[in-house]
Amino acid sequence: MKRYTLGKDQKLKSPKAISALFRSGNSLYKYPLKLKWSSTEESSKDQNQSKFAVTVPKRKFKSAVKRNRIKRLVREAYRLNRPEYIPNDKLNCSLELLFMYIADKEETLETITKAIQWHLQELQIKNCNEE
RNA sequence: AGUGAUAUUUAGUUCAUUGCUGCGCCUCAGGGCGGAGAGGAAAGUCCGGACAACGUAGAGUAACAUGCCAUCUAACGGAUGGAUUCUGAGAAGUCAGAAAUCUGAGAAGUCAGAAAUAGAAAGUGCCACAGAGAUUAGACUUCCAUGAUCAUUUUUAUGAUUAAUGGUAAAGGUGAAAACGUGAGGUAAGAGCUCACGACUUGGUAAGGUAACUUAUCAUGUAGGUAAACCUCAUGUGUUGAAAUGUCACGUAUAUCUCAGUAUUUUAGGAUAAAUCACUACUCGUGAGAUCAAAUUUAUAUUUGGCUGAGAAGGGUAGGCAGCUUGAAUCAACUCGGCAUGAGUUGAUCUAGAUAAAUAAUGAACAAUCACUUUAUGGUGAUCACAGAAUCCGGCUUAUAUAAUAUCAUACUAA
RNA sequence: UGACCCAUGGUGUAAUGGUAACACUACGGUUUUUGGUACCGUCAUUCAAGGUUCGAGUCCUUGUGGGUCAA
Repeated sequence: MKRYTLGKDQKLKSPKAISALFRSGNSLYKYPLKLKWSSTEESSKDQNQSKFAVTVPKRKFKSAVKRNRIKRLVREAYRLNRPEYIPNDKLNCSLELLFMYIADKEETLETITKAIQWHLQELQIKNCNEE
């Protein structure tokens, strides 16, 4: 049985990695989310993992409650769909993902889930297919 | 009874599945079990503290804050109560009017509300426009005296006129504001010029009150507003804030450039001076403060290195732990004090601690409110605010659905 | 987390507590055969609310929005 977990080790925290991702990362877009991602090759296949982060602009959402709500929705959608598309044992490399919420208003969980599924499907197709 | 405004209180509950962050226990190291997990404002960052680091040799000035009194408090610009002033309400009695149970005025007392409420009688500044005059006030029209001219004839008079000289602040008019109010005396006309009553300022005395202050009385005087203009007086404030601070680990460049200083004297100990630094804005004052070597030159001196200090441009790291949540803590009982806020003692309890930052998602049921519908129990649908801890407390300010309570206003209905 | 600053026509800036000014843009008009130039005119709840004052863009308080700095 698959486990839909999302712990601390799956979060992208390092400021260096995030700034590098902004500087030189591939990008995808589907309303209401924009995805920045990059891949690095690990020495052994067991260390392959995906890390992710979410940002919501303060300029568009003044209230901290709304920003927290959107971040939680995106995180929930990612948590429920990650094992379907990019589980750790099927990865050929390590992934770093950054979801940016672009829309101006708060969306429902369904539309966010659809966007996440689309993004993850694109990633699954690519999935370091140069190897 | 409804509606609206203001203030205060309240700030949904339960279950299932899947997850997140600490803590405790177990473990075959994959994990498992148990229990905990955002607010009344966590917000704004407007005040006051705790705590921490640095400094402590002070004095004066500056800057900032506060400003009726008492109490509470760790403290406060906060709270509670009181004093004073102002505003409003109401209208028994009173006065005025009148179309006669109507209208208006209104002292004290009553009720409600507001006050950055020390000083404008220490000094300086400002008061546009209008107005004669806006602060050692002022003379435009009036009023009055004198002079001049004219007329009359009662010729020591009367009347009129005035680019003259003076007096006046009563009347007019301007303005937000015109320097005590009313009445009488007085005067050429007038004026607190004088008097009576009243109002207020300052000082003294007496009584009441913890005090602010109130009442009475004596003397003194009549003074525009503005301190949320400068300012004066009193009181207070050392500076910086968890990115504080300590500690462990990793890593780099004891490098580079610019500027200033490295002095004098004494046998010696030492003394003076000294770039600069500290007392955190300035001055005085006090304290700290490197003070060596080599080369060239007759010497003064110059150069180089070292050392001290200031700055520039760079390099590296940006991880862990502590600080961190047991605290002016919460709840209950008793005692003390009081107008009120409170204080003490005893007992019980532990109630978030994250760090690219957890506290959630989905579904169901109940409760509350609203709308529609039904004879009715009920049914269907919708709504459920403001808002998210970041070292911790006490306040203030602002936001806030539904419901409850209190006060005020009131269309309509009923009596 | 802490400290601080700003807000005036569409834009950029002024204004001792006393009639909100200037430049550019936009719009309308005059001049011109037409266009440009030139000239004339129009466009302001001084961020919001409250207070002090006879009188606030200015002074004070609270809020709203925007921005800056601190290892």
